[in-house]
Amino acid sequence: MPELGEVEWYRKRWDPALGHRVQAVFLHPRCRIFRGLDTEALVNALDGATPVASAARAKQMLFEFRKTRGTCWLGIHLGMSGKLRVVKGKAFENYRSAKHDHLVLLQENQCAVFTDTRHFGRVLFHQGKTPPEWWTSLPPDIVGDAFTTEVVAAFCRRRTRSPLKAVLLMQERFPGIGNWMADEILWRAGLHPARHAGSLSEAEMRTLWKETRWVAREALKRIGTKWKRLPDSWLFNHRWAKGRTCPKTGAALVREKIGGRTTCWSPGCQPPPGTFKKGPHELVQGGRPGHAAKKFTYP
DNA sequence: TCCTATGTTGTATG
DNA sequence: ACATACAACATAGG
Repeated sequence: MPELGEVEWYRKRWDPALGHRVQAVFLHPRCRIFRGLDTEALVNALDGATPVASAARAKQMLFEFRKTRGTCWLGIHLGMSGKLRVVKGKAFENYRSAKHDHLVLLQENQCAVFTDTRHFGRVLFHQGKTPPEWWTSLPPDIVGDAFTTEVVAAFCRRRTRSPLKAVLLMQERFPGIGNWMADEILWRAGLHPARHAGSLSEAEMRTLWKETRWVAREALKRIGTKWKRLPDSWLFNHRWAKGRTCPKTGAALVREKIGGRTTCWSPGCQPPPGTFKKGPHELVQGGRPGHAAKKFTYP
């Protein structure tokens, strides 16, 4: 589930672990989530250390650990099915490692657990006084000042032949955006996910930027802080539903693979490439506005 | 049994 | 070289 807001929410789930010394570390060293890292060094560094701070950016989390002898940094990416939780109770006596609990930090009266059924998640690790390069080199946050409409426009001009859906999923420019957020953004922007980035007008690029920023901010607010159910006015609550209909038009939503991912879009709101919007539910194919050719209406 | 899944990456292709 | 497409990864659930 984890995209921008969910990652922030999962980060906070480890808050109860902050300030408490790690008494032991348990992990599944052969699990794919540890690919490319020295799990023995990880255990040695975390054992006896205290998590003192955490942060989330994009889909990445960072936990800072302190020991009398030095600082280390634990990075966690949740992949597709990763979750963090703290299990209260008398340490390991009350806690039996579940099948996919791949990293367990044992503390005095609780365990901090990273679980991931599909193993697409990833653990990163770094020792040193300053945060690691993989953290500091993350692209500018969507909700920050550096994410301007010019940044989005420049990127669209670069990825001219990529469908918008694929463009929004490019983490190098849209850090933290995932499948549902991309669909939500395009739906709100009134842009068809198969439109090529290079086909956007200045106004459309600005709209794309605006809606990207809005959805990211709202997701952080509504999911990152409390994980409240999103309003039914969002596409989110309808996109997987059976007999799904657009909350704006009431018309049936379309699901198809675009940009390599299952995509949900609304025919009445998002004119396909080569069409333009005429009325609320009516699209005209071909040509430019004013040069209408064939006319058809979606269900 | 077959299909799906809120992600990333390595490799093939244009 | 550069951009884009897609299979592969591993598991569970409908």
